[in-house]
Amino acid sequence: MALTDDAIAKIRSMIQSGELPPGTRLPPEPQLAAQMGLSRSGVREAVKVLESARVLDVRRGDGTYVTSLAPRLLLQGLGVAVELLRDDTLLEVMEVRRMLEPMATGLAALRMTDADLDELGQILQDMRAAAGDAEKLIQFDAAFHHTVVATTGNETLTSLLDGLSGRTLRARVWRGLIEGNAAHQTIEEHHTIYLALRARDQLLAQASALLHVNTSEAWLRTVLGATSSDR
Amino acid sequence: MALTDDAIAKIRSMIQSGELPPGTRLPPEPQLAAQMGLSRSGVREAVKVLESARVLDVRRGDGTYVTSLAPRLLLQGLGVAVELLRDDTLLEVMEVRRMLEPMATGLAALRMTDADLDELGQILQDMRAAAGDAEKLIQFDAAFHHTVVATTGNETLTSLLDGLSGRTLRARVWRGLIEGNAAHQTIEEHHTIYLALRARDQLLAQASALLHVNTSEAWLRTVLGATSSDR
DNA sequence: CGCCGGCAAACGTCCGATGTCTCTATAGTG
DNA sequence: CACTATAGAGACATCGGACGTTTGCCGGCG
Repeated sequence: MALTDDAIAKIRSMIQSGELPPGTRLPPEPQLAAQMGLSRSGVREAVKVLESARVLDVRRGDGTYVTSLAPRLLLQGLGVAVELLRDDTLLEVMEVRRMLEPMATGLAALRMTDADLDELGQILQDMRAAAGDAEKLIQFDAAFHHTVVATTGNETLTSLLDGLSGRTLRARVWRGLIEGNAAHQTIEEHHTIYLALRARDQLLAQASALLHVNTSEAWLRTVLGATSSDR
Repeated sequence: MALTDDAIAKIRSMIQSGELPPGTRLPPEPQLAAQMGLSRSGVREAVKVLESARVLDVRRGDGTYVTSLAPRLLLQGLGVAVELLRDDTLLEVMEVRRMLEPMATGLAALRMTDADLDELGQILQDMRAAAGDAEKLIQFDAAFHHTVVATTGNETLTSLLDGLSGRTLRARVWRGLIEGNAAHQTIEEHHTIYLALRARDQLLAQASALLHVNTSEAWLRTVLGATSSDR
């Protein structure tokens, strides 16, 4: 189990050391294989792993390149990881969001531009119009929070929170919200956050975001409780 | 580029759907290949990717099994991702830690047991004894923060913060601290956090953790500034 | 009852061949 | 001269088979 993993480590360390800066093209697979002392098969496995981590970008017929290594890419894996977490750990994820999202929203209140606010207002309007359509609600909900956090200008923070709010997790919460006739109330929570942001009120934005996450957590608890008692 | 990626998606979705619960043994590679309609090579690449994500556990001579899917495993990849981030995004990571770590430390103040406090005290003592030895300081520093956050009982939170405080990042900060003769002061910051935790004072713990992260960030800025002006 | 050796199963690695896609340079055309 | 179509080379995608190594298990032996 050493050869392929060694290759992974070697390539990774070459990138980390700056020997292979973003955008660099790697040698062809056969040459890379010779260079690292293993067969082409092993190299392919190593490259595939790094490709799945968005560290390498393999272009068929062309070559293999080092990606930009932007946080948006490297932290993308967090999302798929969260999707695989078991139900009983989803509450842990919620607890993290409970800490992070209010802080991020508060920070956004300080950094948000008028254009950002207009975009948010539009999303809010879309959300209201989509009431009843679970699929769209989930989509606009994701867009709303993503937009808010993105205005902090911190791509790492944005990617992290995006990953923590995985699609499945979000879908479950909304399922609970809709079945519990709480969708309308939740949409209004977004409005409250919007108002706080528009007022550039950091503390208010923070508080309203916390309330919102808390609502989500409560409904997630309901959904999880219901499914576990189904057995 | 479809076959292997399809296989990855298939296996992942089988796990997510509960069809392959933690601990399950997958069919042998040749059989899995037939089942998914591709060669053994492709299956191996897919399995390797999921193994690197700590989703599968491949035991040579035995078989391939689904891991426990614990957050500690699945979120491990965050660490290697952070290690690959470019210098200019490390400040973004610090900003996230600035939000998350104080909250986590504050929470720890509420949940910490006497045994946890004793362990922390021991680490603090070790840290003081190691003054001057950068390697040990880094190690005890990591142990200190890990222990604090671990007492929250939130494994997801712990894994996340562990990943965000990658070894390389920590090493750089301590390099700055030592060269700037600020190591002693930083050790005392740990003591301050410890006292707040011992007093079960959430707000004080939160504040002292924020100060501490801020110090780290300042020294990271120094280190980054120095290296970039080296050119 | 416990230890030990051998067998079978499964993963690790390698090799060679063929398919398919991209990019590029080149020849041809208007 | 500029543009376009095309052929070729280069590179990844996939396959099939072979052989080595490790592990787990089971039966035999002391």
